[in-house]
Amino acid sequence: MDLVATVLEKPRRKIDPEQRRAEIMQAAFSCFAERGFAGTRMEDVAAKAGIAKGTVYLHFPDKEALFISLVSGVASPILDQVGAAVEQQAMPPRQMLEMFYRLFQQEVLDTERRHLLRLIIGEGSSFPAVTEYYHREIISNGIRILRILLERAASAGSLRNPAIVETPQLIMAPALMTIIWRSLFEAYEHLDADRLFANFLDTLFLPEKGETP
Amino acid sequence: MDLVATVLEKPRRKIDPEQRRAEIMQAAFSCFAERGFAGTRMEDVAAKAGIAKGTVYLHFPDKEALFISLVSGVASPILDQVGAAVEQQAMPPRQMLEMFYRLFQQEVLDTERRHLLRLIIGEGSSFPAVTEYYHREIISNGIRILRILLERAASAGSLRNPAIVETPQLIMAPALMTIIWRSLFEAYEHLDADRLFANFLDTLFLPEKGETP
Amino acid sequence: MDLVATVLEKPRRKIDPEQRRAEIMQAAFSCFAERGFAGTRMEDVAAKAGIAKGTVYLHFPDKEALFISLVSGVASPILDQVGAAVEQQAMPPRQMLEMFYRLFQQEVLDTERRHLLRLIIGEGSSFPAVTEYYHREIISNGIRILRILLERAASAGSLRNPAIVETPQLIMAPALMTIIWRSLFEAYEHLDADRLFANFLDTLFLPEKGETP
Amino acid sequence: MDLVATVLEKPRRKIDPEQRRAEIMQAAFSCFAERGFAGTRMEDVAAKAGIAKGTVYLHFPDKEALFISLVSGVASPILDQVGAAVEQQAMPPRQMLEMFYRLFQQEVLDTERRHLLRLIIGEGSSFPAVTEYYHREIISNGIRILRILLERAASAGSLRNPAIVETPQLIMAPALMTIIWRSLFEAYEHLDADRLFANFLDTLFLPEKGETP
DNA sequence: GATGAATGAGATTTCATTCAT
DNA sequence: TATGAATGAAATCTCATTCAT
Repeated sequence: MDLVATVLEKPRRKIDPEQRRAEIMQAAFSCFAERGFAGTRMEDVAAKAGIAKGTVYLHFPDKEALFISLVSGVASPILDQVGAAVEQQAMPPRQMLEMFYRLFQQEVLDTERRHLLRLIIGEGSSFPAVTEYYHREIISNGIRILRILLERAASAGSLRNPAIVETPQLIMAPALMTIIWRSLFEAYEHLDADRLFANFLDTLFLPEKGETP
Repeated sequence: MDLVATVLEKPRRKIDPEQRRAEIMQAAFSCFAERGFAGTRMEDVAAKAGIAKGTVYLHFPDKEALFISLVSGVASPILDQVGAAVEQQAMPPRQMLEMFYRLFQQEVLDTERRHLLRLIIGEGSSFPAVTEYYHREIISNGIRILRILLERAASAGSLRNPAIVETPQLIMAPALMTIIWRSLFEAYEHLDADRLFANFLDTLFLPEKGETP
Repeated sequence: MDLVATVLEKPRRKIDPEQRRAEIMQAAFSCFAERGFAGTRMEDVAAKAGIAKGTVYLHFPDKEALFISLVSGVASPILDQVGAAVEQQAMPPRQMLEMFYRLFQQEVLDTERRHLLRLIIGEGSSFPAVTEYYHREIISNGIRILRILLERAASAGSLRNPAIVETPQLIMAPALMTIIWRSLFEAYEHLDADRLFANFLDTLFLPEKGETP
Repeated sequence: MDLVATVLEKPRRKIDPEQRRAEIMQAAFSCFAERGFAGTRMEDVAAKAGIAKGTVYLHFPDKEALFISLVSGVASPILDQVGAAVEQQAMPPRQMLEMFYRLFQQEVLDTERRHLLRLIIGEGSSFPAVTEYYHREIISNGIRILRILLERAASAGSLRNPAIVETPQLIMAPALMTIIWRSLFEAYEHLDADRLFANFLDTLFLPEKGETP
C-alpha cells in the first residue's frame, strides 16, 4: 500500500507563489460557490487545486481568511466601467444603465461569478469584515455613481419619477432578483433577465421621442 | 443520594406533541436565523426550547428535516391576504401593492421573520426540496397573483409601463433588496424602506388625478 | 466491517459524573506522567480511561484544562500534617522534619505521585496558572511552616547554623534532589534517599546528648 | 523575470560546516530552552539561525538528534574547573565548594544555560540516551569529585557531619533548588541564591577559628 | 416520553521531513 | 550546499446522533 502510494504520488511542483495562490482561490471559489462556507472542506479545496491539504495553509492562515480574501478580492470592473462612463458623461443616463445591466449579465449573472454574489448575500452576515469591506469599497461607491447618474437623468427630465434619486438601491434590486431567482428557482421556472431589465428601464425612463410607449 | 436526586429532579413534562413540536421549531427558527444551518447546533436548539438534546429527535428525524420543516412551514399570510384582496377586487391595484409592501414590512422586514427569508436565499440552493416547495407553494402563487394584479392595473391604464406585466418578479425585487440590505449593510448605512417602496410605486404607477406628478 | 464494529462495541455506561471525571484524571495522570504534556494524546487518555475520545471533552474543555486541573488538584496532605504538628508543637523540630521526609518518601517519592512533581518541575514554566497556584497554595505555605519550625529549632539551640532560618528552601532541596535523581539516574546508580535525608538532618541539627556525633 | 530574481537573490553562503553546526545548535538551544522539545518547531530553529528549514537537516538527521546533541554537547566547564582544583589541591575544600557554587551561579543560574538544566530535568526521562550520557559523562564524574572533596574535608575535620561523604548528591541539591525556584516561582517570591549557598556551606562546615560561629 | 452521557466520524490545523530547483 | 514549497500523518476538538436509564 505504501509502495503503491509512493509510486503513484504525483511529482511535487514548485510554482510561482502568486500562481499557486490564484489556483487555490480558484478552487476555493468553486467549492464555496457550490456548497457554501460551512459545507466546504479545506481538503476539497486542496483536492480541487491538485495539492495537498497542508499546502493551502502555506498561502492562507485559515479557512476564514481564504473565504474572506476570496469574496473581498472580487473587484468590480462593472462599477469601474460604469463609473468611468458616468465620469466622462460618455453617453446618456439610460444608455449607461443599459450598459450596467448588460455588463452585469455578461460578467456576473451568466458566469460563475453569480455564485460569489450569492455567497455574499447568504454568508455575509457571518463575516462582518466582508460586509464592511463590501459596503466601503463597492456598495457606497456604486450608490454614489448611481445617484449621480439618476440626478443627471432627472435634470434632463428623462425620469418618470425623479424621486428615485433618493433611493438608488432600486436600481440594484432587479439585479439581485435575477441572481437569487437563478440560484433558487430557475430550475422550476425560467426568468428572462433581458426582459426584466428592459421592462424595468422602460418603467424608469420616459420614452424617447419617436418611441412607441 | 440517588434517591434524593430522583426525588428532587424536576418532573418530566408531558405536553401536547403538537405544542412541543411548535416550541422546537420556534427555537430552531431563532437559532437558524442567527447562525445559519451549519452554524446551529442541535444542542442549541434543544437548550433554547428548554428540553434535552434527545427530545428533539423524538419530533424530527434529523437536523435537515428540522430545517426543512421549519423553512417550509412558514406560510405566507401576506400572500394570502393580498391574494384574497385581489380575488375580491377589494381595492384598486396600487392600493393593493401598497398593502403588500406594508404587510411585508410589518410582517417580515421588521420582524425576526426577515431572517427566514435570508436563510432561504442563503441556504436554499443546498436544499432543493426547500426551493422546490417554495416555488410550488409560494412563488408561483405569488407570481400569479401579482400578474393578475398588474394586468388589472394595465387594463385600468394606471401603469406607466404596461409591459411589466411580463415580469412580475420586478415587484418582489425591492422587497428582496430591503431584506438583503438590512442584513448586510444597515449597520453602515440606513436604507429607508418606506421611501424605497413609495418611490418604486410612484415609478410604477401614473399619478392619480390631482396628484403632483 | 460495520457489523463487526456494531457487535463488538462495548456497551455504553452511564456512571456518576464525579466518578467518570476521576477516572479520566486518573488516566490522564498516568499518561502525562509517562510522556509529559505534549507527548500525551487525548486519545491515549480516553483509551486508558476506557471511553471514547469525545467523552473526555464532556468533562474538560480542553487538554490544557485537563492538565491544569490534574496538577492543581493535588492537595498536600504532607504539608497539612506537618503544618498541624507544627501548629500544636506535637514534637521537637527535628522529629517533625524526620516526619516530613518520611511522609514525603511514603506519599510522593515511592508512589506514582513523584511523576506529578516531576511534571510540575518540567512543564510548570509553560503553565503560569499552575505555578501561580502552586506557589500560592502550597509553596508559600510550606515555606511559612518550615520557617516557623526552623525558628523554633533555632530558639531551642538545636541548629548547627541558625542562619538557615533565612532560607527554608534548603529543607526542600534534598527532597527535590531525590525526585529528580529517581526520574533520571536511578536506572544507572541508586540513590539511598533514607540516608540522604538522615545525613542532611544530622548536618542540620546538633546531636542530641548521648548521641555519637 | 526569473533571471532578475536569480541575479538579485542573496548569495548562498557556504560557510564552515562546523561553524554552521554550532550556529544551529545555538539557535536550537535558545528555542528548546524557551519552549521545550515539543514546543519548538524546526522552522523556529532555522529562522533563529538565519537559514532555511532544509538546511538544518543537512547537519542533523532529525529533531531528536538535534536535541540530543544539544543537551549532550554541553560540557561542564564548572566541573572541569572544580575537578582541576581538586586534583591539584589548589585550595581548602570549603573554598572549592564556594568556587563551585559561585561558578554555578555565574555560568549557569544567571545565564541562559539554566534553561538547559531545566530542560534536562523536564524532558530527560523521554530521552534515555540523554540521561545515560549525562550520568556517564557528568554526574558520575561530579559525584566522584565531590566525594573526594568531602572526604578531604572530613579528614581535615572541617565537616560538621562527616557522614555526608556518603551522599555527595546533597551538595547538588541546593543548586537544583535554585534552578527550579528561579524557573517556577521567582516571579512570585525572590530566592536569594547567594544566601542560600552561604547558609548551606555554613551548615556543612565548622566555622574557621576566629570566625563568629 | 424524556433525558443527557456517550459515541466516533469528520473537520481544521500543525509541523517534521522531503526533494526539485 | 542551500533553499523553501510541498507533503501528509497526526493531533485537537466538534457535534449529529444514539440509547440505557
